[in-house]
Amino acid sequence: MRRPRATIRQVAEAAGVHASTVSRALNPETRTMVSEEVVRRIERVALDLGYQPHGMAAGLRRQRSMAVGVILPDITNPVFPPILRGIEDTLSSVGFFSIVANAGDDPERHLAILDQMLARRVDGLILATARRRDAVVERCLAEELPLVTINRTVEQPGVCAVVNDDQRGIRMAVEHVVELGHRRIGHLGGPQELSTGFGRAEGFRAALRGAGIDLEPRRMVFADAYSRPAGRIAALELLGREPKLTAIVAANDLLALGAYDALRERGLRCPDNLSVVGYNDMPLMDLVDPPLTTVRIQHLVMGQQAARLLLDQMQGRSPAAYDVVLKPELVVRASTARVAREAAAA
Amino acid sequence: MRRPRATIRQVAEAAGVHASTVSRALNPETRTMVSEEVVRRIERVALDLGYQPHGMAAGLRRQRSMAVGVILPDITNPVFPPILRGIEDTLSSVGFFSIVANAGDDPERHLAILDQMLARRVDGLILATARRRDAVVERCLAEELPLVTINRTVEQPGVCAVVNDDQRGIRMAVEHVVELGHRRIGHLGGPQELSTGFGRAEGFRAALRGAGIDLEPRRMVFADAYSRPAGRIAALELLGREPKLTAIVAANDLLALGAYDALRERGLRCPDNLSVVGYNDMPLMDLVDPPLTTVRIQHLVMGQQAARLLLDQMQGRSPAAYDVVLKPELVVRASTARVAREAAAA
DNA sequence: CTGAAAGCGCTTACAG
DNA sequence: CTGAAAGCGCTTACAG
Repeated sequence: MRRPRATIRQVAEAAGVHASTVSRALNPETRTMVSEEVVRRIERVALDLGYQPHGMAAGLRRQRSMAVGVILPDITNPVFPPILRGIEDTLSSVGFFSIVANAGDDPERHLAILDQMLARRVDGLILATARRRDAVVERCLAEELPLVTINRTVEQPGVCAVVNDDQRGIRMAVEHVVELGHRRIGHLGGPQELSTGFGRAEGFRAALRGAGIDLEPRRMVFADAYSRPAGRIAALELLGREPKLTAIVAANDLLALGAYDALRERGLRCPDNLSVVGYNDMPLMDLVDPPLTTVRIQHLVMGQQAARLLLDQMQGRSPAAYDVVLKPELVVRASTARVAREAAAA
Repeated sequence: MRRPRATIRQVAEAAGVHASTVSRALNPETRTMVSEEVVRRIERVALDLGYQPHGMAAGLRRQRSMAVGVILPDITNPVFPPILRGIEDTLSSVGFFSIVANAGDDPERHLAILDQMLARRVDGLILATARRRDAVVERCLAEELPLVTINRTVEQPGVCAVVNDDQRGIRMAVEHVVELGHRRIGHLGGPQELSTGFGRAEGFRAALRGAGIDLEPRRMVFADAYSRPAGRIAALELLGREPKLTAIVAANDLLALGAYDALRERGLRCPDNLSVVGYNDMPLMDLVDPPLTTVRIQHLVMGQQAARLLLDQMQGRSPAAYDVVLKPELVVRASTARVAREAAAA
């Protein structure tokens, strides 16, 4: 049916050499082994014939697939597309490709997906789903599969990660509302099994301390998931517990949007009655109503760095495990405002 | 370094049979060739050893890679994640995986990417970047590579597509604003090289005719790209030409968001001064300010159907090319309102 | 019903 | 510097 592509043997015949010579001539690492003149001849023939090496055949022989697995909760969550873009861009520039799986939140399924990835003989894995203790991570470590976690950190030692400086990010958020006069500040936290949820909650506590504000545990509520519905439910809980809150620092934009929903239901207005700050600065956050004040993280760069880190590992270039920690940036928009005088006095 | 996975030979030895028998026993299509008892024995051994067939080795032998290429403009555009999700879900359920490329808008680059896909020996291609006349499509046809276009249609005959009924969708949008009393309605159109931009403009003309409104060509403006900045520029042009417009039907949500930007710049308010309707109902369109009235298309289903269509073709199950046409749905939110009395009279 | 052989398209020790 | 051979892990005519 389909016109087959030229093989290395055809190139060899056309150039009057053996296939192994073609292989050497076309591989930058072995090119020096063959005489310049022959290299030139082979290159010309290869071009004429439109020869493209068959990556999978090469992979079979070399025992590397040139594939890396990317496991994420759900590509439909707007945080991930730019991350994925960064990954794909840097991977494809060096001949690797990625196989992405939408794994959801169920740890059982994560393992099943890891199995599929292993069956495909991926050369490495980028994990955006890691929990603080994670079975997938354990298996990868046992199998000695190169691994980097993204936006997540893991308790097991020896795992590379690219993350944000969440302590700093949350501190910027808290300091921002404190400067606006807020003192009764709540935290709409993320799932505590996730390093981000955990770390941001820690950051919140530390930031309050830094601002000289007493920590009221009932002002911290944790959502089950980083989703808008989970954010709504948790925000409702928070408002129920602490009606006098004047500001909410959310662990994530989606949670902040859920808080918007909750406020609307309660007949409250943001920022008039309550200031809200998000985390991530996903696409379109400048266009929601009100435009969300949030902490911007560098999604694209995260993806690029994760791919770099993984490539280093796969090529044995990384003697010791290390993390890349990215710096966040506060983006002030219209969801935060100076605290109302009566609220401040109350 | 890495513990290698079990091979078919190891399974064969452990089961006391030849590798070819293992191969037959484990493949549903050839299983009947081997005695039930042997099948059972082999299956047990395979399970014990954690045997997973090496897909690429099998692919090499069978001359199919089990990979399909997906070329899209940019995964970062919120329309694509759900589409991609639909594709991946249905592909992975039958053992295929996808290689996605962010190709941007440059047709030159599209061809380069096609080359990479061919070098990887993809078994088929899903194209979300197709123009009405498209060089990539032509090459695929010439190479007899199975192909389906998504959300795009192509002039060349014999190409499967999954698209929306854009005529109907735009008609619903126009009828909606007409019912609200609008008569001076503009079209913020998409690029005319794209079938969607072209078809939606056609739909707009037809819908006006259907509503008995004269077509004023200066009320139609076409953006260079489906992007928010391009939408802003085109909307500014439209407002400049026709200051008395009371409604804008955009060819796409991103263009509608660009129109929001333009209105803000001109000191106009939506929907008070001007109603706006979008197209696509991307994620978060219920949260922008004002919540966007738009035409919902079934992104996830589009992806699923595209994958189905492609699988049919790759398995030679599709005698004649056919299109899948999805039905859109109008979602009324707050960006459209009854026309102001003085505007209607003017 | 099962086995032995050949081969998919490469790469890489091993000779020379 | 180049060639001949073996082999990566499979599948599939070909025998029996």
